[in-house]
Amino acid sequence: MATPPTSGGGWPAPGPSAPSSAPRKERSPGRCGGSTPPAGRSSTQSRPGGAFKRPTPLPRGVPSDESPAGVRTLTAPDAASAAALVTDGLGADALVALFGRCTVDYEGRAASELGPGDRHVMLKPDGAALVHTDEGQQPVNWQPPGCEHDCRATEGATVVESRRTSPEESLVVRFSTVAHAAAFDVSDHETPEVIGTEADLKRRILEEPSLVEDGFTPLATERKTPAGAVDVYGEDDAGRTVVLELKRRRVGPDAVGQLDRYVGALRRDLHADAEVRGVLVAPSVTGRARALLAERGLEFVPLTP
Amino acid sequence: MATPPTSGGGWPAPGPSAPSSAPRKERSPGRCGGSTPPAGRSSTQSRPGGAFKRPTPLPRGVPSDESPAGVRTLTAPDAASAAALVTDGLGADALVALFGRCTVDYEGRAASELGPGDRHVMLKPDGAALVHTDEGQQPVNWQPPGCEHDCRATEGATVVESRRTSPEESLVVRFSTVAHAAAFDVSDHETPEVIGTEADLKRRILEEPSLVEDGFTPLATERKTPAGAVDVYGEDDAGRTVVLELKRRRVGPDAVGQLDRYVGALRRDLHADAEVRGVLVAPSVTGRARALLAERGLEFVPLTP
DNA sequence: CGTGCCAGGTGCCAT
DNA sequence: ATGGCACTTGGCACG
Repeated sequence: MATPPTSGGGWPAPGPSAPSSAPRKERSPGRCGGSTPPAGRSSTQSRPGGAFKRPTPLPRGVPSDESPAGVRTLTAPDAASAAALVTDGLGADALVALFGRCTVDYEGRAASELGPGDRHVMLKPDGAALVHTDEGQQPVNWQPPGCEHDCRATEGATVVESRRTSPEESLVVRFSTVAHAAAFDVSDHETPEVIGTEADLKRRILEEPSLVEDGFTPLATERKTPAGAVDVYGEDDAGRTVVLELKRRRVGPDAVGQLDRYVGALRRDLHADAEVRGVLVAPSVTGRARALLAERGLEFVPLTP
Repeated sequence: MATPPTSGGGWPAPGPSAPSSAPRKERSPGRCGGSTPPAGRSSTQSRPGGAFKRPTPLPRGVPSDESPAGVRTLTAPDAASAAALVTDGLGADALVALFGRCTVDYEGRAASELGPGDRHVMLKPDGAALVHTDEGQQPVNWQPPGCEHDCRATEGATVVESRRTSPEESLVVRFSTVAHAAAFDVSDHETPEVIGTEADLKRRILEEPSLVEDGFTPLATERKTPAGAVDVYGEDDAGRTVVLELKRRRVGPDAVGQLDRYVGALRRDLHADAEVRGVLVAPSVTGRARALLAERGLEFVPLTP
């Protein structure tokens, strides 16, 4: 076997060859720098200023087409080289990707086996592991954040193991061949702003209660009941208690059940003479849900976030 | 800018430079299997036979360290080269991965924006798109299978767009810098066999009904009611109707609501003199669920898949 | 295609 | 840690 070609200069070892990555939760403790760069995004690929993850800076003498922006790559490596790249990458808090022919074994809350096939494996520095095939949005196997990744070469195979406790779970990926391995130095401090959630719907209703009904007055959100917290709690123009259950999309019977539990709990908790109305607020309801609403004497108001 | 280095031999063009990937759905069309498996589950599921995806075989003459197992790679490419690799890869039904600094915009069922950061983007030949950061099991942004991917170089940026209809949704990833791009020729015809599902629990109960209760006799599975299909339907040694709702793990109030709806529907549908018992079968229940069970006169049997 | 429901659901936040 | 619930939930099976 020829020495596998390697591109990229690689990072300095974070320690004396850290045996593996420890699960990190803390995220850039003192992240001061403006998370929204106002202007002047760097057009070149050199990262400006501080590399946070990397304990020491990249050897800058290396031309940028060999070690650009913290990427290390191996093509068709032997098992030992692949394992070394993975271990080094994880030790440096890089995001590691492997592609090749492998088998996958999982044991934990359930158990599963997966025969040989070409898959893409991603190992994250926070302990998450993902095994993707060419199909589907969901990984065919995975491990949640908080695991410890370990990679070693065993009898010509590159073996990745991600393990966690409580619950005890283990994922083992055995590569007979690694076609490609890469370690990416990631920095991402942005969180996406999502529009159109249930929280947005709630906000809209609180700003303009008449959207639900003329004369409706919200009194509290997340009001506690023995059956759980009510989305919006208020009263109508006749002084009757009104419970709103909000959904951002078309709902089925489960949401009606939820609302019904809250209404029942409040009817028991409030004075016997208190009338309690339950109102489901959502874009639309299914047939079965509508029937259930009628059966339980509940109401529906169509509203879209 | 120097010509970006490329490793790997590349595939034969699937056509005259296919403009982009068309969403493929077909996957093992005749996936049948009865809803009430009396016995004899298929133990193996390895798909025999041919490579479906690739129209023509790989050029096998290429040395394995340059074009190993269908991998094409670019490190620090300019926008045009990156876009070309992505387009070619998708056209050849490859799994494409991009890593670099990008922004992400989504609009569809909801909407979201994500500022600049280093992310890993995966484009699958079935139309799925995934944007991963260094944290979390879940992608920070995504698009389900069935989309059409499109990649082009615009003003020095590499722009990926994944679009679908019904519902109309679009995901746009704008790379200011692509640190690494790769196209993987995937072949995977295995489906993992998972142990410990609700189906396993059902099988166990049908084989040994006394696990639920001495004298219990299953009569049907998935029996239809106006409120939905009941997991297991049967009768006890006194001839009373028994409805089982099965859960593979500890359950909350939602499962009790489900069972309660089935029991209510059957009480209305059967002769007025018919007694109907509802039994929740699961490893355990939460406190609120237990209270709800008592309130509705339902029962619980602890059982683990 | 909509309806209903399971999932190794995951993630977030409360107690 | 457990609990209750939202999620661009995804995925499958069925009418």
